[in-house]
Amino acid sequence: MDGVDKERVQKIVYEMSKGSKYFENEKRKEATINQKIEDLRAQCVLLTDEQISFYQTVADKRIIDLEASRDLSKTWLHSDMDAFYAAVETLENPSLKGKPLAVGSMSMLCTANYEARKFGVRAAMPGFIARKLCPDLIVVPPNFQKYTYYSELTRKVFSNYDADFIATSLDEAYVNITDICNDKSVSSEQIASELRNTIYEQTGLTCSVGVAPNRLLAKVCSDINKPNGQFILPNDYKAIMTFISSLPIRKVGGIGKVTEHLLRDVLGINTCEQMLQKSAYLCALFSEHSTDFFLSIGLGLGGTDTPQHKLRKSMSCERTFSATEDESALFQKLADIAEALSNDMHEEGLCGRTLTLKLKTSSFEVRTRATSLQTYIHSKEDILAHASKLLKAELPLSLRLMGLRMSQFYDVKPGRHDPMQKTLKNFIIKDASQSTSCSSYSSDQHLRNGANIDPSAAEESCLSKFESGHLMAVCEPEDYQQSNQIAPVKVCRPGNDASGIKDNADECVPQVHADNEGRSNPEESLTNQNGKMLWWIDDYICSVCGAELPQCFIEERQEHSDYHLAEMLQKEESLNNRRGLLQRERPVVSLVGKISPVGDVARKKQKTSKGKFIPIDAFFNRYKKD
DNA sequence: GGGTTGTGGGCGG
DNA sequence: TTCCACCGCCCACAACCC
Repeated sequence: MDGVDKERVQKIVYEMSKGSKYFENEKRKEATINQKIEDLRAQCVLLTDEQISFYQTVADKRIIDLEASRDLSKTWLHSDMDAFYAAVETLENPSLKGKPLAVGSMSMLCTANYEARKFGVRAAMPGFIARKLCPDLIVVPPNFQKYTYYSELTRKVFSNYDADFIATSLDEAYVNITDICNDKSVSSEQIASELRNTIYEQTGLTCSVGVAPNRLLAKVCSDINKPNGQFILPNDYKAIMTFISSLPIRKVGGIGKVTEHLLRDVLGINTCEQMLQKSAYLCALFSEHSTDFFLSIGLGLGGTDTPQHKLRKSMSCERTFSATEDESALFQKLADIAEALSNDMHEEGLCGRTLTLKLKTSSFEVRTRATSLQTYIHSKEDILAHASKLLKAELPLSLRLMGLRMSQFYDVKPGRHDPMQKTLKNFIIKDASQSTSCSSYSSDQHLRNGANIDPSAAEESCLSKFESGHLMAVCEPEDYQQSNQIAPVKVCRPGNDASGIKDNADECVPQVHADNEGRSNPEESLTNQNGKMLWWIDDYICSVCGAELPQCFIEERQEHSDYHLAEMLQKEESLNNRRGLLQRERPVVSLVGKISPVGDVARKKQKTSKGKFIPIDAFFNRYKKD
């Protein structure tokens, strides 16, 4: 920012930091990076002319391929709210207007308004240092409820321009304005102005906007005329290359402090254009993935298509506290973190099998210790039990932070198979050929004819249900499909009877429900462990646990339903196990499972196990043995 | 040799 | 007075296993 006395700021930050353990750790990290720079430089020196020529050929080919992927037909808009949290606080408390303001605490700031930034105060700066830089700084604690409210208002505006807009945080979003520009025959500049005005009208807050042919450039552009401004980069090759020619690499998302340092000090790269000039060296020194990223920056390429919704990969919770080596205190904190994580997982209906313990020692050294389990867990007790084992192995230790991360969730996404992970889909499709059958109508026919289940046929009959958002195979006799009648929903269970398929539909208790408007929705019916049905109250709230998931969250809903179903299956297995019924009373004929009336499940679920989950794998294997 | 797992670290917000 | 967060994603690399 203009007017910032950078030298003074640096001096104050240095004076307040030097000698601290944090500072010492920063120096240690810097030394590691410097060593890496030295190593890369040494590698460069060793490159022969032939090698450089070879890498140049590789790079040139890669550039041609990347260039061929260029798409100038799209127009993306990136919106970034100006000093969002601080602006919301000022909006709600006008007496703060014009005063230097930061949101956060004395230990860390989330953001600072533009008055505070003039003093060198910025986000991710400790409050006590900020106060030193700006003694009149007002620091207010964050209130995320408020920010979420205003964020929702902005998102309503974005959705008017692009129903599939991408929100990357509370205050940033990407909007594909290609269609609206075409439909209204207006320029992207007009759309940008209109969008900014609408956001101001709706929220009283200002935002900055960038428009470009791809998201990477749009984000760079939104930063150019901040605050309360906009910058339009036309969908024109020459304009893009001119823009890129002098653009510092640090302005590009994905290039952080370390990468900037590395590229500058090893290859003398400062601008995006120089990525292309040094392409042979990039190929020689970095991985294929990294090189592609660097070269695409040099070409001004970025994402142009709306990405598919991504499933969550992990969930974590961590807490910083005053450094301590008191073991009982550490285990108590670990229990608190385990509980918080368990609650979060429960809210999203997640079970995971890889648990990672993160530790930060009092000297700021970060360690992670992970364990992958045979079982999927989510309860506080289970998380804590495994986390405690990991922590015990590290003690004695003085810690200032602990965190827990859970990953490797159920994977029910079609086409993404983790061989270690038996998803319900895996089970029904793959295991059907061994001990169970899918109770679809077509499979019934196969079995009646005495034919083996062809896995591909099973897939055809069952998989389509998954692809369309179903959780479990759904009985849809042709009669129902053709007559628009409501099909009874039957839930497949692994072979629970030797008698084969029950083809009498009456024995399958129809699991049809009607919502509060009388509409039936068999597709989303499901029983839970208590025999209750799962459906979406008001097409929004899970009838089992009350979780709120709007209709558009198709995959989240599927995952959520899967969670309840898995819980049901596992608990039932646990119950059956205790009753000792499995081996003795349920001989299973190979290949033949049968439709399991859900009512039957419901009756059995009158007593549910409150114990630990049995691994879903164990559940399936048990039946396979038979 | 290729896949999985564990570990460390970069990045963005 | 206060003394550098939290979260989620990604990637690289090494060790290990089949």
